[in-house]
Amino acid sequence: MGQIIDSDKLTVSSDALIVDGSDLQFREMLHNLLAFSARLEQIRGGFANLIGLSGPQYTILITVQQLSQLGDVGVGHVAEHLALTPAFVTKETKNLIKLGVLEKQPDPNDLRRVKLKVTAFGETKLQCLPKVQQQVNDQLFKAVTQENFAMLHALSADLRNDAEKALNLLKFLALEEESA
Amino acid sequence: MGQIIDSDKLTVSSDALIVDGSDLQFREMLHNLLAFSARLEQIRGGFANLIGLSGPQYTILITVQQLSQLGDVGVGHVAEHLALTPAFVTKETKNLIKLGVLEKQPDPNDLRRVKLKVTAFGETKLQCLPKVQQQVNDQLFKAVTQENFAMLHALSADLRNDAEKALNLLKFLALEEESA
DNA sequence: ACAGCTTAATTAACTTAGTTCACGAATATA
DNA sequence: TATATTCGTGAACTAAGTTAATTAAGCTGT
Repeated sequence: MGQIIDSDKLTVSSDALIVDGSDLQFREMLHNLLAFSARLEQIRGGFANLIGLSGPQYTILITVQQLSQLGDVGVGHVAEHLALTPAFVTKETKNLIKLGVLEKQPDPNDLRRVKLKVTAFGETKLQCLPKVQQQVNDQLFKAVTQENFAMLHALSADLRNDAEKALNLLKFLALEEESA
Repeated sequence: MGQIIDSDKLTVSSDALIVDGSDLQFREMLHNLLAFSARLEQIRGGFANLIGLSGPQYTILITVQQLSQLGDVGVGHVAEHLALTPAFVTKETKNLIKLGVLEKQPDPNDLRRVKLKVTAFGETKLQCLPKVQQQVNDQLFKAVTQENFAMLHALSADLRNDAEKALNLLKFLALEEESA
């Protein structure tokens, strides 16, 4: 029966997320999502290892690849897209260059800037992956049907945006708390 | 129109995840989920900071609190639940004890074991949080309705399980690759 | 009853993935 | 032209873990 819990103790207040007066299912979901995303990163790291890269290196490499389709790619550009510091991107790109999968040229139009490009060797390395990725990703999202994929695709964008906002709200509330 | 892409280049092969012959939406979703979960951890870290803890410390503390409802809680128990090493849990519990929010007693029935408990002080600290959590979590899951919450709750459990399996599959495939 | 295996927690040393901060060079602006 | 800003970089640091070895306790077969 509907256990009514003191609403001051709930971690959420929206009706949509409370079942029988409890946030238990909400917390379970949160815990599941966290565990899921931890695995997701392990898996990405595993893909990376297949071609001799670390997880972050792989992420940076494919980000350069993707952003290249839209124009020139600089260190800052990659850093912003991945929410990392430029310093870190600099360090890892250096390793990627050493590995021969990335190249860096000064931008003739602005000599402060630098142009990052995946090398031909890097491209062939990346081409090895889909064969394994297909199998792993299929297993990973086995529970997703055509119907809920559309929903999940849309929802993931909302969640991402709202998470950004929620983080800012939290920062604001933390400052308030502090001064009080 | 349906851009048909060479299926060897897709990162997924399940029909449910391919739209117009492309895995673009799937990749977007993945990227969104990754970004979302990164924020999720930042937010958890923010909650933790409100009561003077680091993210992992907070996670361990509430895990002890939750597991305590079911019986005695040991270091290994917490480690397994969070998929961490016992060594790490040992180190962080020591800090939590120093902060006065956790206590540790030897288990009289088995002196190898140890019993972890949140102190009264720890409990009052944790009680400060729901006020802020409600606001932040509501913002975070604004896009979730009563209908898709049920779905998301179920799906999150499936994704978590399948991620475990997918990771094992990847490990297996990586070994195969290696020996080939 | 005790020798040998196993389990629980701990410790120390290390690794990885980042960060912050100061700086130099190039560009933009008043 | 002076000055402020932007971009990338290097060095030093930190946080969040891990691995491997160690200690202490309990279990088991003979």
